[in-house]
Amino acid sequence: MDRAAVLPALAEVFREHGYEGASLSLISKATGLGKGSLYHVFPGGKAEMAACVLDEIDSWFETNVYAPLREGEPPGRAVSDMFEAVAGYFRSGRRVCLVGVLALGTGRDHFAEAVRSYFARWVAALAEALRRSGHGDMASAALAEETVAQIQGAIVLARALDEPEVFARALATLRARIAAATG
Amino acid sequence: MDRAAVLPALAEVFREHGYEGASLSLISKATGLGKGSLYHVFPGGKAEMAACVLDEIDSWFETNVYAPLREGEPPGRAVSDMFEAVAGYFRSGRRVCLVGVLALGTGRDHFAEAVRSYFARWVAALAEALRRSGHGDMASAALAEETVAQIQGAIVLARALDEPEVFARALATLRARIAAATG
DNA sequence: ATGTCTTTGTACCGATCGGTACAAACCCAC
DNA sequence: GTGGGTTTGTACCGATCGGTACAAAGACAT
Repeated sequence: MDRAAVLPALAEVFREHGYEGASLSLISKATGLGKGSLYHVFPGGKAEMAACVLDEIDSWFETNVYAPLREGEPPGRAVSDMFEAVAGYFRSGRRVCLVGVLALGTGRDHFAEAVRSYFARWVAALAEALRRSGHGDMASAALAEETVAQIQGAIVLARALDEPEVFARALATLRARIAAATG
Repeated sequence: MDRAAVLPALAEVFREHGYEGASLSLISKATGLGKGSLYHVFPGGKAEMAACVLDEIDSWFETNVYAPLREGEPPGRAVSDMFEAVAGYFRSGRRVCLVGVLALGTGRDHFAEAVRSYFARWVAALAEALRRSGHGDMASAALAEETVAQIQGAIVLARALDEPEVFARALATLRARIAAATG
């Protein structure tokens, strides 16, 4: 059993229960692995599991979101693709953002740098795409920051109200706003 | 020692560590009360403490945010006051929203209704203020939902990037957007 | 000063936490 | 089949969890 095979289940546990709430017994149940196996695969224990999950999230976003935003042509299409990728990743508002959970809550000390980098690179990549589609530097940065924040907020609100449509509506509004600013 | 005296410290512990992360030893240290006193004041234990904190937050927002939004005159001024109250409450982005933390993370089952109500009433009150200042019903609801989501997202982003200014910028942008839509 | 009632600290409970030790089970080249 | 290395389950560790019991300490009217 290798890391890649357990990472999805592992990520889901951290997402649903946070870092502290994700007990080894929950993790064991979710992955189907006993403690022996878990500590064989992740000698560093829970901290290494979380770091590994964060790492995979990071590289997924790098590949499927950040890089296309930075380099995709045309940039308007790259932005549109981002919304689609994000909608899929967050299951249209039914899935929570683990990085957001870590940012708000627990273990902010351990993972501060990973959390910071995730959001900083998202905002930077989106700003770059906006800049490439003709916006000024400052407007691009502001719109990018606003967009990422709104996505995160929509996840919170959708989860709180138990209404995933809130998330879908937010994405639609953001698409329209960016299109209006660009077109 | 009564409830009101310990609620602020109590709220801060839950904010910073989440529900599961807020251990009784942390709570005891933060409030200066031993277990005996804590269970004397809150016979229901941790769950009652959290419920009590949520209750106080709820009534603070009802008094300082929701009611003014619903009834304040003129409505444009009520909206502006909301931004000021919110900026103060969240310490300009340095303080996290406990209800948002609970929504994303832990104990979502115990407090689901309180969390839902907090956000639903916020959105409804803001929508009412917008409606009173001349917007259509649907536009008001959409703008209100978008605004509350953006506030929450800005908190996440400001905390993640360790840049409180992100929160201030978001509030400024929202003010401008609402002013533009109204004026 | 006394007695009563409230408030507090502390010792303790079983359960569970994250983590370790280690032996049985498994795999596979030979 | 046999031996050696890997993978796994399980028993166990000290620490801490949320919660309870209860007696000492404090407050206050008489």
